[in-house]
Amino acid sequence: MIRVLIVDDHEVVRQGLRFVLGQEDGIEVVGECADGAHALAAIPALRPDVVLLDMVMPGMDGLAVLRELAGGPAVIVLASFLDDERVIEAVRLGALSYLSKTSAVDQVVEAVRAAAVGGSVLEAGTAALLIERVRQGRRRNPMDLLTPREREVLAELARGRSNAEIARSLRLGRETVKTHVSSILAKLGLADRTQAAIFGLQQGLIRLDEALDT
Amino acid sequence: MIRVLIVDDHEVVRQGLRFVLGQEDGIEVVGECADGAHALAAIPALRPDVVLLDMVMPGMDGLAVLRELAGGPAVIVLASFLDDERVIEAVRLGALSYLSKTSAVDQVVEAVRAAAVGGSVLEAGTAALLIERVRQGRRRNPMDLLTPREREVLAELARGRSNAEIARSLRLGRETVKTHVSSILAKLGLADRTQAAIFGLQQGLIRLDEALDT
DNA sequence: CCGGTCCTCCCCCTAAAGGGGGACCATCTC
DNA sequence: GAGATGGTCCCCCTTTAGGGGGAGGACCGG
Repeated sequence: MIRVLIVDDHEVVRQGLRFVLGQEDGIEVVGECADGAHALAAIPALRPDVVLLDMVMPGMDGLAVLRELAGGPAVIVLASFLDDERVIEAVRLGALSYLSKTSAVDQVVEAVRAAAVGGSVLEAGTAALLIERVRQGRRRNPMDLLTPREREVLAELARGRSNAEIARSLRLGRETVKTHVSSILAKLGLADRTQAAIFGLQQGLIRLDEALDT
Repeated sequence: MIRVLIVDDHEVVRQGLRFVLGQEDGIEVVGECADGAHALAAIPALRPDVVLLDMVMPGMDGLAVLRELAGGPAVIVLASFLDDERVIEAVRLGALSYLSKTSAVDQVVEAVRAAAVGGSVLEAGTAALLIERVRQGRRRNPMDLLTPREREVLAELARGRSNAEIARSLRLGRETVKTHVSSILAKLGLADRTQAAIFGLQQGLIRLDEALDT
């Protein structure tokens, strides 16, 4: 029996997956969770072989869970759409398959069976994306150029904050913030903080709808 | 029997809804469609009493379908998240209920039964949003405060352009651009051009993925 | 015709932002 | 132990942004 855990904040989706997988021989849904934190807490007890993991969830999102799960059960990532950066990142973090929610149910079942033995199933779109990346070789994504601290500052920029506000928020001198901002602009080849903010939003450091808050 | 049509591009979601509704007495799922165009084509033949309609779909989206459906079957809108503007618009276009996909399945069933007799079911979050709107009366959305020219400038800001670039792009003196930027900030209550850029992106003046281009 | 709004441009002024250095101190690596 | 990297902060300097005025012309509706 392949033990499967479903992690998704949409109850309808959970029901759908449970229904579909429940009809398959050799697959048993051992639990479902509505968010990442609960999933991490439940995994030791449930001992799933395969985790079906939604990327976008309130609180702890899929990538964060994936990071914690390193070396644990096989993970299949579910997402509503093909988010270029996240696909790469998810695969890099050890996800075996990346399915969009528009996938046929057959593909979900197939992915689960494959994941149980360490295999991958990729849709055409996802595969094309990965191949593109590999073909471009180490054309690393620009974010890799930034240090962790710089990424934090960039996220603050993406919220629309000034240097002084960032300094307060990160407990820094404003000169330090200026230093970080300058190197961010230099490394990314951007002209000013506004472009940096847009870039940060494009990279998903901050969701567009949560920028400008507070 | 309440005849229900499911319209959603995610097969897993369709399966989930079909499964859940299929277990209910007096409810019959008469069909499912993966996009809006197919739904409109299928409705005359299927004669559903209630349409469960996803908001975000490739091609024709939920709002467009809703517009065409005016006066037809009762419509319940499904969305992955609470999109303030769309909730209002959907309700304005005649949607009876607006459910987020995180809703409990009970609520979906309840909404279907209510819709069949012309009733509404609103989640707490959605209800609060609508009440807020009504309470504020005609509290127009902030964009209405801007003149057409100012909206053009705001769009340029959202692309990440400097005053000098905007001046060239719109054939203006850079002093004029400064004037416009200043009144944009004043009218919208924003601190600087970066916040204005983010606001413009949030308002959809420019798609996030086309900002920074060129 | 007159008040209003919009668009355009100008001046002065202050406060940010950004570039270019340099410096100190950790940590990690070779 | 020398070197590299990352984080923190400081200086000086120029450019940009943004606030606060003013002002002329176009256009519109009373």
